[in-house]
Amino acid sequence: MAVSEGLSIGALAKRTGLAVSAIRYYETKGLITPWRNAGGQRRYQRADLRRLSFVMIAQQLGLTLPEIREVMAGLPGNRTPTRDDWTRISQGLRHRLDQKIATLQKLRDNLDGCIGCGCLSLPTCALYNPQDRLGRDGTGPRNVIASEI
Amino acid sequence: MAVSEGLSIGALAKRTGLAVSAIRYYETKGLITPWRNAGGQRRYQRADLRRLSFVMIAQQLGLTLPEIREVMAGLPGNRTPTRDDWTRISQGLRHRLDQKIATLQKLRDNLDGCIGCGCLSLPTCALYNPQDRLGRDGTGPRNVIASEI
DNA sequence: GTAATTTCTAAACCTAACTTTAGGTCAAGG
DNA sequence: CCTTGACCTAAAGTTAGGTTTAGAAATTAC
Repeated sequence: MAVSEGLSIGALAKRTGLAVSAIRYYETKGLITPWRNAGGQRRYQRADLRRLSFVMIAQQLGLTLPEIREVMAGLPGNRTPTRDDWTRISQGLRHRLDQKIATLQKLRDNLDGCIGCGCLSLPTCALYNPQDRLGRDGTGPRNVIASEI
Repeated sequence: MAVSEGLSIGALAKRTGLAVSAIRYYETKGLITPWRNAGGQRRYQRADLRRLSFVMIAQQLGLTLPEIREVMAGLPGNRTPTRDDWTRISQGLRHRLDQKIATLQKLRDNLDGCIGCGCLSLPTCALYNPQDRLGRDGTGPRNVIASEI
């Protein structure tokens, strides 16, 4: 099996630890685009190993498959991505990660004081806001509130 | 409407920001157990506001509903939980939160170096492991590996 | 007392991210 | 050549966490 023949889906699965069915599924989502051999079977480039790795990592960071697809759209289409290409698109992940950590740290700082207090009863408590909204500034009190519970 | 009559599901929904359907759903999962009035409608204690608040916060921390149920099983069943009760069970959340932050920080520390390197091709890279497994020790290298990609 | 809300149950539907199944084809080894 | 394992497609099933729908009963408001 010459390099030019590419990797089979089973080989890719073994190397990445993903299930064959998952790799096919990612294809339907536009995350990876193999070509077909004469018999109609999928064949993959070695660079696709890295694409799948990136997908797995991005998923751990909480990105959805459409989001991952968008991020990977920043890779060159006409040539194999270089290390610099990957580093470049991973900057976005790094940023997301920083934000996520900041959010959780804020949550931790609030947790002890908040759990027992009256603000737990109101949707205005900072702890209630979905993670996306936690970082934003808004008018009105977010954290300290409490009334008749 | 005297206090002894309890809160209707709609009132609870308004106070927590949850949908009525969600509150009923939580009941099927054992997270909250109202009583019924003469007409068969659900009635809730004021303390249930806090239960639901706790559910919402725990969800933001990534706990599943069964997990949340288990955590809340640490509350007293025979009396209204006190502030200390809530503080006590929130310690578990705090621990989870600390672990989650540590995991993400580790992920961040690895990200820049890892994205471009060969280890991205192998399932042994630390970045591949699901969050739950990231903290554990295991035999064999987790982080530094790289071969023929 | 009547109308408008709210609530009730049960069952169906929804999304994300996959897996499983069924029935058939392709490729590799002996 | 023949068998075995890998692969193919399409469709249905799975889990979590809910929402929606439908038709009926309870409650509230006037």
